Amino acid sequence: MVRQDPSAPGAEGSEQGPADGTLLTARGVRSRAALLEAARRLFQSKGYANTKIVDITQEAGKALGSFYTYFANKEEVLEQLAKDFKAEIDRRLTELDFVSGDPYALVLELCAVYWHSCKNHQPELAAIFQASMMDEQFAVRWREIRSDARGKFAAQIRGLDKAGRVANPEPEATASALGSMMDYFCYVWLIEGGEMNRPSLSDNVAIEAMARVVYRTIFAAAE
Amino acid sequence: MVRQDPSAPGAEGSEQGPADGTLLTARGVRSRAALLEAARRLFQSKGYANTKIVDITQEAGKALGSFYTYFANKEEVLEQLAKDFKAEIDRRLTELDFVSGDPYALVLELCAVYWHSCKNHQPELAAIFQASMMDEQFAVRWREIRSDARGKFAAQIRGLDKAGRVANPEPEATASALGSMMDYFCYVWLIEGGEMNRPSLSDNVAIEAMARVVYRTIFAAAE
Amino acid sequence: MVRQDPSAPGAEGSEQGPADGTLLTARGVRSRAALLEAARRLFQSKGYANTKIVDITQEAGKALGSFYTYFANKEEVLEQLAKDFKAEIDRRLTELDFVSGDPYALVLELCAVYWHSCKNHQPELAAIFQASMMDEQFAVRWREIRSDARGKFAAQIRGLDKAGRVANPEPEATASALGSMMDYFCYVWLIEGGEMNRPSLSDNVAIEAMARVVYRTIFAAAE
Amino acid sequence: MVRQDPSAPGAEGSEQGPADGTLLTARGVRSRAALLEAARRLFQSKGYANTKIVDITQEAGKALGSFYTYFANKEEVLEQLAKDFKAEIDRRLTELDFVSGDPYALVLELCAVYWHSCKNHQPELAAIFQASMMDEQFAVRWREIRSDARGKFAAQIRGLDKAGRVANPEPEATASALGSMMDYFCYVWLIEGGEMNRPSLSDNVAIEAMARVVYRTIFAAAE
DNA sequence: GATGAATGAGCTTTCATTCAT
DNA sequence: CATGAATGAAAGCTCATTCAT
Repeated sequence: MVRQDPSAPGAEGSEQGPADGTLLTARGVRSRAALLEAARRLFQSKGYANTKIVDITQEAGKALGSFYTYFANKEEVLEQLAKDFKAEIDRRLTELDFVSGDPYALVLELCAVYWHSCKNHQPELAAIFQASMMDEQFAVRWREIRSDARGKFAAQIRGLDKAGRVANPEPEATASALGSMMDYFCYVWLIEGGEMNRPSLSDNVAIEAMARVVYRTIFAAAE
Repeated sequence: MVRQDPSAPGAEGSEQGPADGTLLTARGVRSRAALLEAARRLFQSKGYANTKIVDITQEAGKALGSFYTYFANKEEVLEQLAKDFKAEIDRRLTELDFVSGDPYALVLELCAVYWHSCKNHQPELAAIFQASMMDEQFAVRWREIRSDARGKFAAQIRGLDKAGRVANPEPEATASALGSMMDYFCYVWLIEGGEMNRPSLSDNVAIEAMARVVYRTIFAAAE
Repeated sequence: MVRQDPSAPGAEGSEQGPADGTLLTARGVRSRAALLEAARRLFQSKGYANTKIVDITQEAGKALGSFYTYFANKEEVLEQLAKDFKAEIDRRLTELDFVSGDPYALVLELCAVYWHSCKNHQPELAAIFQASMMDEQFAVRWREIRSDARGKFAAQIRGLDKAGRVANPEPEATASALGSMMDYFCYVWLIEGGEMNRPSLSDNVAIEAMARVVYRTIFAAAE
Repeated sequence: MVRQDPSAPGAEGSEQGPADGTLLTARGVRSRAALLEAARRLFQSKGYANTKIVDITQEAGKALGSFYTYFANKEEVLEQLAKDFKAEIDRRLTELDFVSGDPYALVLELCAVYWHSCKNHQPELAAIFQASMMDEQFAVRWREIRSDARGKFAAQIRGLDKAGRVANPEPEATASALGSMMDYFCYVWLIEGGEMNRPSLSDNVAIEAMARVVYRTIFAAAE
């Protein structure tokens, strides 16, 4: 069985002030959160590149100028959202114990965590993907975000390799392949609307499809 | 061993005229090709979204207005390039015989074809990925392009499944996962500059990493 | 004697906001009016077609972009001005009582109203005429604007016809002829600069010339 | 009864060469005529301002460059067409004898000549009207063209005035009013598509409507 | 003469960012 | 803090005119 959707999304945990680091008033906190939420909604519905600053403020019911009270530009909004996204993935991955226990159950768990993290953060996923393709700065950041997960995969593979249970001459390349699969598979089904003639997938089917690929690649060869 | 890079890239095979379907003169053919080549170079170096029409004409050593002699807008340029890209992949995939012979050799061949097609068409790969994330029209087109490859994977899986050699309850989901892996893996290593601390991969390492994942997912489980 | 020029021209009565229907601030109202006034001046001096957006903003002492805060394009400006123009003519025509009283006095009054309305709205007259010749949309609108006046003429003629006082087998055609005369006569003398060797006409001479034609066509035949 | 449509339209009578005055070869004559005819068709269907040079050459089945073999620009095309138009009107008006005979028959004849001249030259009428509103140069030319007709009206009125048969204190103003009526009435019904709810008029109805206005204004008052 | 590609000035429109109220 | 008008740099696209073939 696949673990059910864990927790909430949200623009929580970001009560820093404007550019200068000033603390915000209660009203300011509310405005900032409204803008972040509006941006999330739009990043998902219209895409990051197609979202204008004025769209965000309109969606948030604020004046255009208010945007600049809290953010220097659109990039900063995404940076903030991405930070929260990364934090959630990191936290959840840490909770997993990769070595002990039934390997397939572990892989399934891992895929479930990733799938649900992405589902909780669809706007962030969409925006990061898009931004990483238009802006070198975000390409770097996105590489950083995913590098942790890649590292865990690689370490796991290396461990099994040393134990003589599976041949993977290039653990990092394989880890990158598996990570790419997970990243883009989630993007395709959660953001882009699926493949031709199949617009969506149930959570379980999606998670199991990913898990199957990961498990067989890493463990099944050993059997 | 992995087959070596087969053939040429290029903006060949597109001698249609301007929007109206007029035939081009020899001079026109040259100019059009120069613009396509310039666009390719820029799509790769600066990205699709960051490439302006004037950049293309400058890079091609033409006047701004000349662009519109051949294309209605930037989308049309990409459409043309994408068409050539898809044609190459399709042609090469058709040449492969999926069923007979050593399965791993076949998978390796398949991955090699895909990798080299992408390597020959890095600008197209970059531009299509980017455009598909900003423009619904291109998202659809890109889905169409990749659906062939997905279909072939799924059919293969279904065949083995019926033969009782492997359990894959959702062939399309698995096919999508493998396809996503290949698409994004190629993008990451050929366009984006690899993962952190590892900017590039040799052709063979890359192809074998993909092949390992595909082969183990589809065939190895049967052994 | 002919009634003297009644009231003011102007871009009054148009405090709607930008495209979306937002209400304007006091500053916004001022800017919008400045742009409308600038457009009026230029429509008259250089003509509608020859007036560029940047001319309007320059004339108004605004930045180019400010234009689009208030209007979607030049057509919208003219539409606004035309609306005011039509409103004035309509209002004044309504005040006239066509049936009772001395017929010639009435006709004179009518022509005076039309002449002065056009004189108060020279830029609108110029622009509408020009736009109606380049843009089907404005041709339709202009037809609508003048149809009221035509209808009044026709009704009047029909009334006299029934009373057996004048033979006008095609009241609408006659009304159209009289209306055409008034429209283009006003255009020629107020906008185009008159006929050869006679650049202008006093108000009274102009009004009486029109009135003579109308009166004799409709009423004089009956005597 | 109204005289029937007299003669042919056409771009005849314009065998001058290119700008420099060189004589044209037979082939050249044909090309030039084809371009003029194409321009006429387009001036009527799309309007003068909306007709591009390339439209003309395309419509004529010629290459873009060929246009400049025969004309310096679009204005020159219109000038040529206008010349032919004016020549026809002048010729026909000369044939009329204004003084002798039944006044109403004469006026009817006059209006018929004007109506049919315009009908034979709809493209020219459309283009001249439009051009006169965008281009001071054509405004002047158009004033010249119509001044002859105005002069004849005025002379006629003055003649009757001296004879004490009608009071027209400002013959030129009245002549201008009648001329304006005829010009714009023809434009409205032959080019613009009539008034609201009445897209067209039979020749006789149109001619009689004009004649009625002219006759009553000039002669009827005397009775 | 005929052809159609090449050119670039000219105009429109968008939108991030600033700033006075 | 909130507001929304003001700004102008960037693009995109059009089209008259030139010119090499």
